[in-house]
Amino acid sequence: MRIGDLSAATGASARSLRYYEEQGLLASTRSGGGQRHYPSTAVDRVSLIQSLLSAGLNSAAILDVLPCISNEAIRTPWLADRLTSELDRVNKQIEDLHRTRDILAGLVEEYRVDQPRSQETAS
Amino acid sequence: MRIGDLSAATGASARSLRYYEEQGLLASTRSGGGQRHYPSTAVDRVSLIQSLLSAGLNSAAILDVLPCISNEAIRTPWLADRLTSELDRVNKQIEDLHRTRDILAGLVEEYRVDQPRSQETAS
DNA sequence: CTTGACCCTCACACGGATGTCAAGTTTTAG
DNA sequence: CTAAAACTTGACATCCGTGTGAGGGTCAAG
Repeated sequence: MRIGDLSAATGASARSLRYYEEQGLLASTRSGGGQRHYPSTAVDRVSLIQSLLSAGLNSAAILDVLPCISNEAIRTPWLADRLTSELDRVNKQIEDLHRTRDILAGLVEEYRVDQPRSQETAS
Repeated sequence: MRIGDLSAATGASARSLRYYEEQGLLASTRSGGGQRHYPSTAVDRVSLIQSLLSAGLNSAAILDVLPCISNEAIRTPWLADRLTSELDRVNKQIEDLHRTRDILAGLVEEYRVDQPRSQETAS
């Protein structure tokens, strides 16, 4: 598939896909004219990148972590520590987010008591 | 308390506190010489701002939402929708983060099987 | 009054993923 | 063959909370 197809399949802009490649996160082969071609597995790869990005890992961190998915050989103890520390970070982030959610939920609830126009936006 | 005290109490830099004020999120009175003074309630206020910021609300969104905490009068139906939509966003973010955490946790686990040097970094 | 800690207001810089524009090339449909 | 659609590289712009530095003012203690 070409970059437009991958973009459509993942929701990532072509710009972002080129950026991922530039950062070493995503590989592509080139056609004779220089256009990128991706295997269908690239869709999952991009999804994974997007997940990690939205979890607050930057591209360098992802680069550290991603290879261990595809390449068992490079699993160093250092990498385990890296993974664990990222995991801790994400866990903490989830905790924080839970607290914030409770704040917001409390406000919504409090509001609904005053003006009962239920919208049923259940969690 | 002065800005240095509030900074120490909240962990937010003085720069950030001034920024919050500039964005209308945080009020202060000024001494004769122009220095900021805060009531002790400002500590909670700043904590709240920090929570919302880290939940991905930008200062404009917080400005929309924060007043309803201190001022009951301005609770419009529009505000309820705003709150609900931010809540939905945060909930979705939590979901995504859970998935990402599982990915990372899976990697850590997978790794530990191969190289059993337990570090006991429990979640 | 003097000194040192603290504070003031600009104003510029950054990080990092993404948007966007320009000028040129490749691919595909007709 | 030709025109349109899709792609290429390169460069600059944007967002936005925060860092940082300059140049100067304030405040409390000695």
